[in-house]
Amino acid sequence: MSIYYQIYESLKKDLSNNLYKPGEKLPSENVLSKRFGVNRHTIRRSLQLLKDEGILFSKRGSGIIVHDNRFKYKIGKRVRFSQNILNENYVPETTILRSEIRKASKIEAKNLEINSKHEILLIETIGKINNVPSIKTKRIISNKRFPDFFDIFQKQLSITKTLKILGVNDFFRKNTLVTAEQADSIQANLLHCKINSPLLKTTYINQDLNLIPIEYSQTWFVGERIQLALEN
Amino acid sequence: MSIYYQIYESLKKDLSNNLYKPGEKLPSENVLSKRFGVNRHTIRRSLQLLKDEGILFSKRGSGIIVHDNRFKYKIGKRVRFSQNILNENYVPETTILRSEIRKASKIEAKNLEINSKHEILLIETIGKINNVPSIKTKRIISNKRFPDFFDIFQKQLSITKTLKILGVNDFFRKNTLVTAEQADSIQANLLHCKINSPLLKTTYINQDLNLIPIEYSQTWFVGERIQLALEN
DNA sequence: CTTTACTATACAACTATACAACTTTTAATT
DNA sequence: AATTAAAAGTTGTATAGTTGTATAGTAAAG
Repeated sequence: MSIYYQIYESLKKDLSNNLYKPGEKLPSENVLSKRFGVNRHTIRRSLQLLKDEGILFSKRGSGIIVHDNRFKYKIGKRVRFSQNILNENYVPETTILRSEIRKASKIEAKNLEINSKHEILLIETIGKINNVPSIKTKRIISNKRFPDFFDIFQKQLSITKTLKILGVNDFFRKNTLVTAEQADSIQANLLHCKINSPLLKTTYINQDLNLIPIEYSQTWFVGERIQLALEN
Repeated sequence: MSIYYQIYESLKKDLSNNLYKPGEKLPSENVLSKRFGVNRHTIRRSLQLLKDEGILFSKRGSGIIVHDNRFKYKIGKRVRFSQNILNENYVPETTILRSEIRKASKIEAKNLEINSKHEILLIETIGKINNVPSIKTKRIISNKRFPDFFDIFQKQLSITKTLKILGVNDFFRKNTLVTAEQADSIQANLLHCKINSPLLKTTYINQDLNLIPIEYSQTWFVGERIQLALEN
């Protein structure tokens, strides 16, 4: 087998072992050619294969960069799961894990600005991108304000559509908090990632045009596949 | 007598007369074929005989290189690459293939007697004798104990000198293990030998006067050109 | 008739070298 | 501290030269 192909395989192995991480630079062509004991053009040929596969791309004068295939999930004033994904020509899907109606906790009541005696609706969903589960969301919604929410959501599988039916034509983020967590075994299983894989966790409130909170929610994103793009 | 054999004898005579010196290139096949007034394939046949004898080695795209016969590499209590070669009136040279800082593997930590959480410095080098690459070494050194090792080594290109600068005036072998391996295509290219050529592999630990391990390393020698001389 | 030695030609794979275009780093200057 | 200029380093491109390999053909020897 030709040398350039073997080097290609060697580099591909390093890439899959995460020796070179998405967004980072590879060693320069000169360094690589010395490492493998071949001419620079031979290295270039190996690299070309990886560029053709979309794994690498190069910038003249700068270097060779590992392509970041992570989905860019936009977080701005209006965050819409399905629309976010459709905009990038991917296929979204939402499945419901569970729902529950119970009394609000103190924090939930505070964030939804409701009385803590009131009941809330809890919905947990998994969001899939091109059939790969990558997003888990836990929503808290006032059951007093939206008693039919779950019935409608179950059919629509969309927060935006459900709220529209309930007369809320627009809503937007009051705030968003981003933290990092490690996946436990249950989450890892749900999100098709490894145990201890880093997860991005967002905690946020969506409110309507009258600034009244609609939902107090938390969303976990698989860090290996999704990056959050914050907008202003 | 056939033409190719006469050319072979003529070339062999030139080689023994040191007309072409170890590490240097022969004239290209095209030049030789014109010189002898024969087709290139005839020259190739003559050269093949010399390659089979291990006297010549060819590198596609580069040329045909003169090799030397077996070098006696001494392995005793103190093994010093450059000194070993200088003692036999040959010219040593060291080039760096790559370096890497990462966490120690279990075996590395055990052999260096360090905590497996500590970071190690990995250095891969090629050792040349009279300009012929014949020795490849992979070293593992505690990055915690010698944080500046690579910077110094990069300039000195000598373990002995680097350690002296770092305050280690002497070091010696704790043990040496010798095994045999076959060259894969990448190693073959680096070491100017054929694929599947036998390599002598030594695995060893160098320690300081206080018996504390300094490096846990492995060295590959091209079996066709180097023989190990064990001393006590 | 088959084998061997040699020629002829063509192309693929790899090296060597040089320079252009561009970016990043370094140093000097203000 | 900020700006600017020079230097060094990176990828892109072009050209020529080298060995490896495949195919086809010719001539001589057994």
